[in-house]
Amino acid sequence: MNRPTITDIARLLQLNPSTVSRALNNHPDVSPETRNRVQELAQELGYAPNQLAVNLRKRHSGLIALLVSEMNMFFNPSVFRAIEQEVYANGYHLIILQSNNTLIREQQNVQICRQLAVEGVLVSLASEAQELSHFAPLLDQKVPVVFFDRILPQNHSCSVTINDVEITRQAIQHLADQGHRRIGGLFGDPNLTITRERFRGFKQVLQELNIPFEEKHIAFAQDSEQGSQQALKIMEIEPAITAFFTMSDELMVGAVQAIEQKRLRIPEEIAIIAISDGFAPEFYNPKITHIRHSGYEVGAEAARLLLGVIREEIKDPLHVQLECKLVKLGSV
Amino acid sequence: MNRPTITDIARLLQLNPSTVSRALNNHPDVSPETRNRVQELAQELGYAPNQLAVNLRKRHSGLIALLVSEMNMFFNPSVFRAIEQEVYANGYHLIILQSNNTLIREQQNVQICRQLAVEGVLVSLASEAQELSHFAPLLDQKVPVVFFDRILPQNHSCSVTINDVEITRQAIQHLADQGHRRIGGLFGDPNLTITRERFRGFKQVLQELNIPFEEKHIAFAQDSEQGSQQALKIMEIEPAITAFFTMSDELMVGAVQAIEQKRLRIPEEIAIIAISDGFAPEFYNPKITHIRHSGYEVGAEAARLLLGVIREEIKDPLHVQLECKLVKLGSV
DNA sequence: TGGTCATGCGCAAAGGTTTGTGCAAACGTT
DNA sequence: AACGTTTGCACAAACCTTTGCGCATGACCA
Repeated sequence: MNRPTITDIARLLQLNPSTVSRALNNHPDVSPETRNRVQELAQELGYAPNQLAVNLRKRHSGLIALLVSEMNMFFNPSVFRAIEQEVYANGYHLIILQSNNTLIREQQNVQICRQLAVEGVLVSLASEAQELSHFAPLLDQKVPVVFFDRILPQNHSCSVTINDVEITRQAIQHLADQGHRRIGGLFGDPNLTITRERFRGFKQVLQELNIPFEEKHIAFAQDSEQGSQQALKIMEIEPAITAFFTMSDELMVGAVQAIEQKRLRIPEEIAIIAISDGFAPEFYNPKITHIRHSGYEVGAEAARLLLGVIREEIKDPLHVQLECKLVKLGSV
Repeated sequence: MNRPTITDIARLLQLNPSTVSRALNNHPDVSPETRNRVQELAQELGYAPNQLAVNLRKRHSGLIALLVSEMNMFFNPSVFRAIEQEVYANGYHLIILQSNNTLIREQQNVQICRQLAVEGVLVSLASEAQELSHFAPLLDQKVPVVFFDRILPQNHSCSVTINDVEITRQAIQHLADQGHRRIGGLFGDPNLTITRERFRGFKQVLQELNIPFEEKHIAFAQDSEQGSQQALKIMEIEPAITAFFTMSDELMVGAVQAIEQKRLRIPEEIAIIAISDGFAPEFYNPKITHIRHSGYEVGAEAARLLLGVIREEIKDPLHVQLECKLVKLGSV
């Protein structure tokens, strides 16, 4: 048998579909008695509203889109978990669109959001995206957009990031406090604001600490493998660095690999500090000292902001920067 | 201005909406001339069909749901990547529902799938799910369902798994080939079929190799932390084991942590082999020998099966078992 | 008793698209 | 010239639900 509709129930109870609708939605215009009859029969028939019709009528889809560069094992899973939970708890559903870091896919995904009439969009930008004009179709339609993690500075929507300069400062400060003055730095995709900010923080705090900035001690890498190779090169340079700063878990993994390959002991022969959401550092022995930024918090906050904008509780673009804290473990 | 509808275009061109619809869909019943006029105006107005109305009319949603226990950093990301890509390439969109390993959430998620009129469902079961009756609402409506990874044996839908017994055999065989006879085993949630199968394979191959099975050398753990503790306990036992088998990345991480804590060298003092999708083993030095199962392949195959069922190219329940291969690295 | 008001429900439109059917005009055949 | 076929479009129904409005009915009050 096909799924029962509101009309079926109406026919069976000799009622008008509108009354059934109101009964099911607990509208006061329907008597308690009728309401019960309707709801009981609905229960019995296993009635579930046809969401497609509801959506059309109500002109919304109940969908929130998550535009993300691609799934990776480090930052994203906890961000996802948070977003899905927050979104779910508020009766929306999450649809995922990957850009694979290409602008063209990101543009397509924006169009898809428009077609699906999503009610809000969470965006972590593709690295190819150097400006935001391709989001215009959404913004024109007043579709709320919140950027998080991988953002661009010039944006008039809400955003959630971490205080990149500040956490980098904390990391380098901690290394300096332990007496390190020759510090290697591993950074990610230089197209990303997040990379540029952390790099800026790195240079800035070195200057503040009167530590000379050495171009040759820093490198940019796209993944663990590249990070490892770059780390090896940096460690060749004499006088040797005594510590590494890595701006992500991925690069931390690469650096540790390089360090182990050179059979250096952590932290006696070389220290390492990372920016991390705290999971990967647990893998190692000693565990890796890091500045803890919670992917979960970023995701949750981004979702909360978006829901706020959707509900029109938030009118103006808010730029939230989450604070992070130093987690001292054994690697410094 | 509001988004233009098909009716707007019809009015502007003095046509009937039906003709406009057919023109846009390249229906042969409309003359090339009219078709061009319509398509040009549509282009000019930036017309995009109201997907909500299309969905209602066509009685489909273009959505495929992914029901998953929860996002974690190991297996899931690559599975996700694969599924999203496959689904996207076929014009569907992916909506994600987490169960947090609870049966109640899984039941709710099934209802949501039904309400949203999703056209297919990919399921990796919650550990609480010991039978599949809560999927009846979907199966009754003939909604295609494909189970993958975390499945139950008794199911009449398609499924994608890896050959658990066989890969465990390969792992243990490899350890035995290197002379190991006291082998510790770390297994996951004993509620999961995947765990039971791998455990069964473990015992079976020990028997075949005439190695006595020692209850005290195996343990079950829910996460890395527990895995680490269990590994420590197992290593206390005399005569000491000479090798570890771990059925997942997560447990491998725990085991290595325990090994490093005891300052044992890999592989000289203790060997370790894991079932893994090959990413986490790269973190370590030496890299961890493992049986490579591709999360990406599992996801891609599951998505392909589902699409096949949706297109009615696949009629009967197919149970695909992916093969895996031994990747010899430095830990055995 | 006539008027006001609240209650409970039905009617019909609306949301935008797709599609079966019908119909007129144009064309071709005998 | 009469008939059949094709072409190109219009009409209206259908998908299912929600909602503004209107209309009875009965209660209440003056």
